[in-house]
Amino acid sequence: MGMKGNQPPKSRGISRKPQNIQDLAEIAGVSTATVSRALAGTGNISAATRERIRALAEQFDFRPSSMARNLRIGRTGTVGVIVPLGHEKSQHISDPFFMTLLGYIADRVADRGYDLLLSKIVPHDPEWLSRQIDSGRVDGMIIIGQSNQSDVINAVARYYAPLVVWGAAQTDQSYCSVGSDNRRGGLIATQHLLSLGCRRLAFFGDPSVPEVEERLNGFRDALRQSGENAVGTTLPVHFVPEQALEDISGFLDLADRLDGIFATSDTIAMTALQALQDRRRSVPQDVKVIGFDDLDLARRTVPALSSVRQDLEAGADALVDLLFRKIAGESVESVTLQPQLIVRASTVAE
Amino acid sequence: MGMKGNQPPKSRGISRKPQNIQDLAEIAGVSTATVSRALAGTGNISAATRERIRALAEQFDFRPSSMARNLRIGRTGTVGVIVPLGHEKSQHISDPFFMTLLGYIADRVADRGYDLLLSKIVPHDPEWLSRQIDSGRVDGMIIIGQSNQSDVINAVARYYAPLVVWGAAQTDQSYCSVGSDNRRGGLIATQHLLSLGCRRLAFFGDPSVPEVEERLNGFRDALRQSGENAVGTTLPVHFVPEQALEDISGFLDLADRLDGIFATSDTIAMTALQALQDRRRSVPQDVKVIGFDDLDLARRTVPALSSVRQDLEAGADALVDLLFRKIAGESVESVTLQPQLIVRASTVAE
DNA sequence: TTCGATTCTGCAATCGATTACGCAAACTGT
DNA sequence: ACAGTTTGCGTAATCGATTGCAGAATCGAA
Repeated sequence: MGMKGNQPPKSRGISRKPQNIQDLAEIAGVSTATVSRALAGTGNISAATRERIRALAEQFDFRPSSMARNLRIGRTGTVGVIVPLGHEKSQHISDPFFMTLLGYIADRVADRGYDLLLSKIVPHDPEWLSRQIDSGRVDGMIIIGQSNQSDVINAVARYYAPLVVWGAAQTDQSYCSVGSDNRRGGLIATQHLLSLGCRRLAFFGDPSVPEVEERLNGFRDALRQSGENAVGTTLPVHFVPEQALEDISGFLDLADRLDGIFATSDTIAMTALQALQDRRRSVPQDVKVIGFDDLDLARRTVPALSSVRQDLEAGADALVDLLFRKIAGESVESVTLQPQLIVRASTVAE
Repeated sequence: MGMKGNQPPKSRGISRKPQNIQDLAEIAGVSTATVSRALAGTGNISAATRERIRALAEQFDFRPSSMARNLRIGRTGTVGVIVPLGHEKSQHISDPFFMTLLGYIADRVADRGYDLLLSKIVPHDPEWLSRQIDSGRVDGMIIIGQSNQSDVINAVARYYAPLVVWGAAQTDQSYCSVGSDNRRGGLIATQHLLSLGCRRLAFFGDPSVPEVEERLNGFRDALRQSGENAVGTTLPVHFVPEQALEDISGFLDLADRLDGIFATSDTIAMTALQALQDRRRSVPQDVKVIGFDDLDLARRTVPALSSVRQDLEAGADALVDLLFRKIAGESVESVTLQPQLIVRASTVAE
């Protein structure tokens, strides 16, 4: 180990790239303290020396070790992003929804000079979260989707502050979350179907996930509010694509008078489109389909998928912003995003 | 800042959670050196003390600061994953291909106890890579897709070893890469179309990207080899979905005798399916379509998409494995994965 | 010119771990 | 029982930065 090259004796003459503030201090003819202050812009230091040192740093393309800094300061410079896959062990982290959100989060976190520590976790026991936190590798934590783990999260949030969660805001939660108004999303999606004349509706999604439950509530609200004698049923669909296709196919074989589907994710909606196609039931003529999320893929299905848009970019913004404010010690409120109806060919023929 | 709680005076009595090996050493009645050795399992230490200290650490759920360790050891404990978006400024990191690969890489890297620093970079200047490396925040770097930046990568690879690249292996490259045999992929995709009777083929993809160029070569190989008098043309399609749809639509309006499409990504293929559908040209009867990558979404399009499968999980495995071996100082060879033809409904009716 | 108030800068301790080196205790063999 | 090994552990330097404290330099005022 210790593959440290032989440093040439501290020559005062030609100076090679400085490896640390020590070297740079020597070149500049000042102490390390001064260099540190110059680069950080802290403490009292004359503008002249500050600029001189900064110019040198620039010239040598020198950046102080953030590791050493973090050690001294007592922070890690890393935020953890964790995806708990509670309900479906085999759901993969590459799920397009997670990944889209993650992409935005990564950009925002990087903007602040922090690293991103990505973990995918299948919670076997209630300790998964505290273990992750106590590992001391992160300054804060973003959890994407509480899945069915909101109890655990709640418990941990009571003693660990810098924690924000993507997902539904629940009434009794002690943690801070960012999420869409899922009930409203469910409402507008269903109203859309009803307004197009659908009367026999199905809700595709697993209501044991809190967000989905809310969407289901919105679905029911809409049915109740409509004067029409519309009916609706629920099909708990697995998140795993293969399973989902089976679930949906089986259902469709029975439900032959169905004329509208509200799927709780674009992914499920896509599968529904496929199952419908297999059965030669045309979309949107026979059955209208609307998804949720409005991921990129929604606009590229055949037919293009109507969806309830969640603004994931704004969501990521909010998540990261809240997290850093919590790290700074502020106390902050949860954020709710307003979903937006996006109409495409899967509900309205051109 | 500095929200360090008031430490109680070093009581010898009831011991609270140790914060560092110092504390633990005190509890155990040994020196920090011994604790370090016990926990790391290095150096000469009696089995008895080692186990005793480990038990204590376990009991207090203590883990030594990886930050301090990394500083001392001279490593960062982080690998960078960087996605250069050279050709398409607006291409988003949430592109499903990147994200799928990234997900697998994240898992592997985490397995080794390393962090993942994710950066999306739009290379404005040739310095982008060296800047990233000189920031000293990573022990190694995985680049996903050389895009049109292979010159830059080549130059940097000559002085910076721990660097692996996802993408086509080029003849003159000085860096180590993992990628599919793209030429072969192009070949088998095209042979598949030809074997189904297609004679007027189109290749959809931008050949200025090295991987795509190889696939195009495979496409041409197949045409040349087939005794048939088949013809093929090329349409450079943008990566951005909206643009791509325009490109493809325009092309299809002219190319009305087309009977086979080889798209260089599933994403493009999906767009092609959509454009064909808009024009009431049925797939696979009128036109057969095959994609590349075999992402998860391929099986869920309507009709389900035939594709050339790249085993991204194996690819991620290889990338991470090679990277760590390079970090350890080994010299390693590039890896080429064999692509595999996946036939679905977009080329063969059920 | 001299003294006190300001600025600026350097010294040295510190963050939490690792590890070369050396001393003491426990063996080994004769 | 004594010199020579071997083994187990502690001392202290070190990684590269930050920062409290204090000394030096500068300045203004008397």
